[in-house]
Amino acid sequence: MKIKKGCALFHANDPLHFLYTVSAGTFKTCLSDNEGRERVTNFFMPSDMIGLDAISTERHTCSAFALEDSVVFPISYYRWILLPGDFPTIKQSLTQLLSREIIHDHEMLLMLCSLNADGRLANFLVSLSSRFVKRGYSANKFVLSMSRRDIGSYLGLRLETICRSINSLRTLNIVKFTGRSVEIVDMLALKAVEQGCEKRNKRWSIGHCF
Amino acid sequence: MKIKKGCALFHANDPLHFLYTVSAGTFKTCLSDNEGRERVTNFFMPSDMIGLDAISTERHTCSAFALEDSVVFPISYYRWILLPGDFPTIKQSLTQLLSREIIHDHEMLLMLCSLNADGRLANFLVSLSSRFVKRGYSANKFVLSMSRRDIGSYLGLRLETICRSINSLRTLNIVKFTGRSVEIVDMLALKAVEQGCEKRNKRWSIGHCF
DNA sequence: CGTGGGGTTGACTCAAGTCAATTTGGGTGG
DNA sequence: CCACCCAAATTGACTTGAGTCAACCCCACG
Repeated sequence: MKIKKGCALFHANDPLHFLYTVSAGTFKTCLSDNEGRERVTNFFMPSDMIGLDAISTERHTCSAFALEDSVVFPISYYRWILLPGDFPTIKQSLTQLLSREIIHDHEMLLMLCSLNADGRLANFLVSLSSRFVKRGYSANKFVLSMSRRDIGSYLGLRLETICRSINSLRTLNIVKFTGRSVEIVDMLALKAVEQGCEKRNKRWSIGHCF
Repeated sequence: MKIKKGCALFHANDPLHFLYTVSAGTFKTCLSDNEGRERVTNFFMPSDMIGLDAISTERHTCSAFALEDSVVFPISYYRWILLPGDFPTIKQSLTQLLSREIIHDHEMLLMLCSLNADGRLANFLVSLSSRFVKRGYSANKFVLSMSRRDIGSYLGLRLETICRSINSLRTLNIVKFTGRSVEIVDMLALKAVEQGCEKRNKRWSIGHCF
C-alpha cells in the first residue's frame, strides 16, 4: 500500500481498522489538542508499527503523515488482534510493542524535563543514528526526512532553536549539517552533549525518593 | 499487601514478578536516568495498575513509592499474563490498559510543550479532581498526598514555580490552598487556565501537517 | 523568472530557573 | 505536654535559555 509524500495514513479520531508496519519511507504522527496546538509524537521508519495508541479507544488519537513517498503493510485490527484465542504470538508481541512504546514515551518525558536544547538535539541524533544502524545503514551519515519544524515540534522546541542548536553542534565540530544531510563526526562528544554533562550536573534530581 | 509511607514497592531494574493494583493509598513512580536526574512519571490511586511499563523488558523501568500507608493487590506476571492461551479476558484488558497509558503519556507530552506553569498546575488539578470523582470523592475538595517537589517533577517544573503558580491561582480566587488541602472554588476558570486561553492563543501550532 | 516554503541569523523579551533567606508545621523524645 | 528539629513550603532578587518577531537567503518548481 503506497502513500505519497505529505499524505495522511489516517487522521485523529478515525475509527481503528488497521495497524500498519512501515515497509519503506518515513512517517510522523501528530497529536493535536482542541486548541489547535499540534505536536509530533513520533517518527516511524521501516519495520516500525504505527497506530498502537488507538487500541484502547478503537479510534486513532493522532494523525499519521508520510514524510516521503512510502509503503506500508496494513494489519487488520479485527482479523488479527481482536479475535480472542487465535494468534497468541501476535498478541504477545503486541503487548511487547505497547510496553516498549510506553518506555519510549517515558524517555521522552525525562528528556524534555532534563535536557536543554543542545542536549535534546544530540539525543535525537544519537537515537536516529542507532535506528539507522539497526536497519543496516550507516551510523554516521544519513539524511533527515523531516523538517526543522518537525524536529522542533518533536523535541518541544521552536524551529529557530533547532537551527541554533545545529549551529552550536557544528561549531563544536561534532556534526556536519548540509541541508538535511547529517554527518556525525564525533559520536562520543555528541553523546556527552546528550548527557548534558558540560554544565548542569546535578540538576533536575528530585532528591532521594524518600 | 501493605506498604508503609515512603517505602518502595519495587525499584527500577528489579525483575518483573508482579503487577499491582492499588487497593488503598497513593503511589508515585519515579524514572531516573544514568546521570541521577529523576522524574515522577505518574501518580497512582486506588484501582490503578502499577508496573505496566515493565512488560517488554520483564524488568521494572521505574521505581514505585508509597506516598502514604497503602495497600496493593499483587498480580503474578507469570501466572496471569505470560501463560499463553489462558485468561484471554485479562490479556485483552491488559492491552487496553497499556494503550491507555500511551494515551496518557502523549497527553503529558503535549501538555509539557504547550502549557505554561499555571496551565500545567491547572491541568493537574482538574485531572486529579476527575480521578477523585470517578472514585466517589468530592470533585472540589481533596487532600494532596504528594509534595510540591513531586508535583513539580511530574509537571516538569521546580517546586518554587509550583508555589508561585499556586499563589497565582489563589489570588485569582480560583482555588484555596491550605497546606496540602485543596478546594477548587471556580472549576470553569480553572479549566480556562488549563486551556491556556488568556494569552498565547495560536502558539505551538506546527502549522498544517502538510 | 518570479514565488513560496524551508532554513538561517540577529535583537530583544520574558517565563521559569537559581540561589538564598525565612516561615511553617508535623513528628519525636524528654 | 512542651520544646525542639527538620523537612516542606514560601517568598524575594536576580539570571538566563529559549521564545518571539523580523529580515533575509536559498533553491525547487511552476
